[in-house]
Amino acid sequence: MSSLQDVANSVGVSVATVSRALNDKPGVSAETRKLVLEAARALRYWPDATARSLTTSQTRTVLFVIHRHKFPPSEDPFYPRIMRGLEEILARDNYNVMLVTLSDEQLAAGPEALPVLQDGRADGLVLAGPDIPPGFVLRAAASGLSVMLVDNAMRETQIPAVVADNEGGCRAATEHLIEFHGHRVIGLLRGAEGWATSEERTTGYCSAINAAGLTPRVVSVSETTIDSGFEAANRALEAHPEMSAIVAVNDAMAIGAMRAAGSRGIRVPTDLAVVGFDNIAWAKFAEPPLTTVNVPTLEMGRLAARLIIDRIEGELTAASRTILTSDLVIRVSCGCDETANSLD
Amino acid sequence: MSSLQDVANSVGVSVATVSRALNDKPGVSAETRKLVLEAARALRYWPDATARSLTTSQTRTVLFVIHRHKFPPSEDPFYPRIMRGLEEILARDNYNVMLVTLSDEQLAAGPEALPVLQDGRADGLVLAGPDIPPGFVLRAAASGLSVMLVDNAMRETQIPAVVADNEGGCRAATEHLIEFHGHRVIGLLRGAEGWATSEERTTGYCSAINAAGLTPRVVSVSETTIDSGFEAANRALEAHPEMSAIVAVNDAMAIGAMRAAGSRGIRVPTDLAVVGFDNIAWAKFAEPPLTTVNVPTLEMGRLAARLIIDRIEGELTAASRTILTSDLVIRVSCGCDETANSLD
DNA sequence: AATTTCGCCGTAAGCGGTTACGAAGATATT
DNA sequence: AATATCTTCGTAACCGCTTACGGCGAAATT
Repeated sequence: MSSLQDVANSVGVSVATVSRALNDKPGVSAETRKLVLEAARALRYWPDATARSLTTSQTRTVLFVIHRHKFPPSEDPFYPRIMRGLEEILARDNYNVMLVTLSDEQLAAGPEALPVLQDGRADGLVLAGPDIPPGFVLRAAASGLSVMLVDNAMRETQIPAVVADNEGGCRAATEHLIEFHGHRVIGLLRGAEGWATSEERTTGYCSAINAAGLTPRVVSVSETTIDSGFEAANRALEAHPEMSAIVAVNDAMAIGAMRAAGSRGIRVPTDLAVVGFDNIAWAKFAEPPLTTVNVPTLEMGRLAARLIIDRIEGELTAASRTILTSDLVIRVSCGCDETANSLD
Repeated sequence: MSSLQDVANSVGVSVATVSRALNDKPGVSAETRKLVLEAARALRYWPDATARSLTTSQTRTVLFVIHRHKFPPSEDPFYPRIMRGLEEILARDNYNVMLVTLSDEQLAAGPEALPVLQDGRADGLVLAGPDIPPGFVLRAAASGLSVMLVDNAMRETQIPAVVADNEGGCRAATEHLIEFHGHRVIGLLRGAEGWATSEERTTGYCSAINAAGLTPRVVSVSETTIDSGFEAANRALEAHPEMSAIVAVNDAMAIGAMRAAGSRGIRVPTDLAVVGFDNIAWAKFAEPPLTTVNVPTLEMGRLAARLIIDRIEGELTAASRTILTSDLVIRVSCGCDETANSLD
């Protein structure tokens, strides 16, 4: 409503003085500073973000960019949680976050075709999820904006990223099955090749299996849904009837695997242990509650926020890849002695 | 990168002409318009959003405002889906959406204390969820921004809103139990008084019960979680052992009710029918799959987008309350003859 | 007492657009 | 042929803020 000019008039000084006083810049006496502060408060003055941006050429907003189909309609609030963590920390430093969801065509066309990435609306970009094409990332980074990757490795590049420890998490889960429960034939249900997350989790599984001197039993499917988990588990159990445990690269597939076991009269966890990955919200409500690897989504968002702020403000220029540890959440489905009807 | 001036220099005309040409304003010949367009494309010119906002005093961004604890950490992507629908439509019209999550204290303090609502960063506000205090809404609307409510009725005011048909949905669910399945003793598990959504759903339940000449059996609890559904169902089943069906005001409570039934040796749906509300993502993965009332979250967001654009652009000034129909999603838990192991 | 120093503050330019106004040339009117 | 009208375009003001620069009076220095 009221502008710098109004405050200046009210106090009887120039706009320059008011600006200095409000921004704690030197060159204004303690007395006039007090008067300005009072007048600003009395007039309910708020500096106009647009005008300020125009002169300072920084907008204090960052874009949260994600594939359109990966935002909620993926049935799970994985990315929304990341965004929430992001917003939480950004807000502390008076930054704002915009949601930008992109279609396949837009991702293919690249950042140059997107007004919102070109019109100076933002200081930085947080690119979330493995669906962002490498070319998109590179060209976005070349455009002058600060960029950060979340849940997207791009190992070969210099773009800073924060990811979950997919390899370590899956290794830990597999080791738990081997060392704590003594399983010897453990299957892995994995997704399509080329999906980095799936690759990394597979690596973790294999490293645990090999370290124990066991044989990897891997079934690949093109998707990672409940249905494909159902199918993959059926294939695995038919090929290796002696299989006593299954690791799935995500919770949806793990739930599908448990359904498959049920339909074959195989009891979980008595006859078959199952562990998933992601700790999606309804993993703990599954029948039986699913042992899984937790991915600290909120923390990923928070960390990304800190890192991109540092980059925007030029305090951090070195590239970095931050790996957050993913820890095992032990529930009934892997054979631990909790009751299937527990409520937590 | 390049500015209006650069394009003007390149063509040999003034910035005014370039601006006119680019914005399809009259007063520029077809020939120069073509030259300008070519130069702009060659120079990769994009109008600076900040500078444009400063003169036009419209930012083409709307704020999606929500209680911090209601964004994903509520275990379910209800609001993220609304936001996604919102973004989808806004993006079509070159609007952007910012996420603003607010703490209890911020909601209590009101919009005046929030820089992001005061510094001219946005043209409009979409206030989502029933946790926004009426005073906050009113003062926000008085501040000159266009505001829209989503999933928040505020019947008594003139603020436009889009909500789900809570009453009709719950009435339909109850009627289904009465008319299709012939239940005569039907309990309702509801949340705390004062929560409008819960009230409306209760009203729908009562109207169906009364129309059929039955007696309402209502149990209130302060929260609407799985745990409180567990507790409420136990109370209901103890008070009325002859109860053959339960309606819960949301899916979490319905799942809790099914757990309670299980723990008392009551089989669902054979001995007890259960229906929920919201159609949260894992309702269909519950044991047994839960009959529930679907809330069209994506559509709510899309509609809110259309309406707030119209208001921002002054094409729509009348207040309105849009009620989206919530339709019944019939699954096993209410006694229909589908197999508990179906995968869809 | 004249000069330097310094703190405080105003003037004005500039950020990158939009747009009212007026000028000039081309075309139409009488 | 002189005037009126229209089209096309440039000049300049403005949006609200930040900041380099310079001015001025008071305090410090000689």
